[in-house]
Amino acid sequence: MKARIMKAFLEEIHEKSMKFTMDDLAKRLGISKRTLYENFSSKTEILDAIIDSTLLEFDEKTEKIMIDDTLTLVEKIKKVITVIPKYNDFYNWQILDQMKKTHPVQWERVDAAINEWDELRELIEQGIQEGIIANQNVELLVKLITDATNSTLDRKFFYENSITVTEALDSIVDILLFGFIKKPDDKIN
Amino acid sequence: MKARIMKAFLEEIHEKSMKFTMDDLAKRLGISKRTLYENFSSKTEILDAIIDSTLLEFDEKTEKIMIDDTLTLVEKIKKVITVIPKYNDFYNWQILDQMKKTHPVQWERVDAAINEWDELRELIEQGIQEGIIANQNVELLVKLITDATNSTLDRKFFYENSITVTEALDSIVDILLFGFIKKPDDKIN
DNA sequence: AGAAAACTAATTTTGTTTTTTAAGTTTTCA
DNA sequence: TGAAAACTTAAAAAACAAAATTAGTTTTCT
Repeated sequence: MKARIMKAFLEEIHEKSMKFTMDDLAKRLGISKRTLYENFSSKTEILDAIIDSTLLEFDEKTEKIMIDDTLTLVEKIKKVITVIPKYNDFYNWQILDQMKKTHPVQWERVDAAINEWDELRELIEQGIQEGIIANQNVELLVKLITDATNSTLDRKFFYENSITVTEALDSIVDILLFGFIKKPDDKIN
Repeated sequence: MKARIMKAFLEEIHEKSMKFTMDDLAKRLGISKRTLYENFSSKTEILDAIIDSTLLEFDEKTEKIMIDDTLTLVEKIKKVITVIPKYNDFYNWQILDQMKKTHPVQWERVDAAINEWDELRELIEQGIQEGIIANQNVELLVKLITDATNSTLDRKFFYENSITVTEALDSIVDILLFGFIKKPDDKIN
């Protein structure tokens, strides 16, 4: 039931962007508010549960990549950058902007998660030590990758250009890793 | 005199971020408000003049690169991305955010200039035709470059990490063009 | 002629009251 | 037992008024 509620919550967000009432939510679910409040004691609690769920999923997927010995460092970097959490509709500027005002505490959690990326920094530092990454400023490189990745939060652009987030991320990571200028000796991979 | 006023205007912005009075400005210049208003008929007019000046400079520098036949396409792309206008302190999120509220008309001009980049798109399209750029989505590539470039508007980051905007832009353009992963056969250029 | 100061009119800010909205609770009824 | 509707209350939004700021003008004085 909790999962059903969270799913409906996201559907409401998707349609009405954070501006929906608990009555709307109950109606969508075909349950009474009483039942709703038996599962979650507040609107904020549902939001927290959704954030927990997506961040946990993100961390788990990332961790799985980090400890996978069959992957090369470059493959790890590639995969870590392209991890997309399940409730991915949730992460876009319009909603985040609204959340900043209406639920600053949970916004801060999301914002921190989006902008701190320790595993990525770790991989980058390892890459520099191994000599496969030119010794640029680590902070700058991590910022560049983070910003480039977060540009997928601009859903308007992707909608207008009919690109999926997954496609875009794959392109972006490819450009960041190998550049958009072809070398004569580049191989197709 | 007009130039002196514009310079002082930028100094005020730099110190007090858009929240300064015309009295402040006159005092800084050591002139009377009367003289000030003999040169510019309003505060907004000064702001417009500054924006005109920086955008014109940007366009001129870009145009010069575009028509320079001694440059290769890759060199042109590199140079066009790293064009920085003179009054470059002016372009940072904090100020732009404030301008959005206090001078929405001029903010819109700046915002448009920052996000539309026809010359870059032109060069990219040429690059694809010449086969030196893998045929990614042009819109996406332009957006990626634009966003990466605009990340230098986050002056807080650069201040905290003691990087100059010029250095950062050089690094960023290098990564975008050739990637941050070293190839064994990479040459130093 | 131009700096300095005084002025005024408009805009912005601040504080207050009223109204509306919506979260969370309780009651009704099938 | 749980949906539906009615209720309460807190918080947000809207409306309004008062106060403070400040853009732009005029006057004074050197």
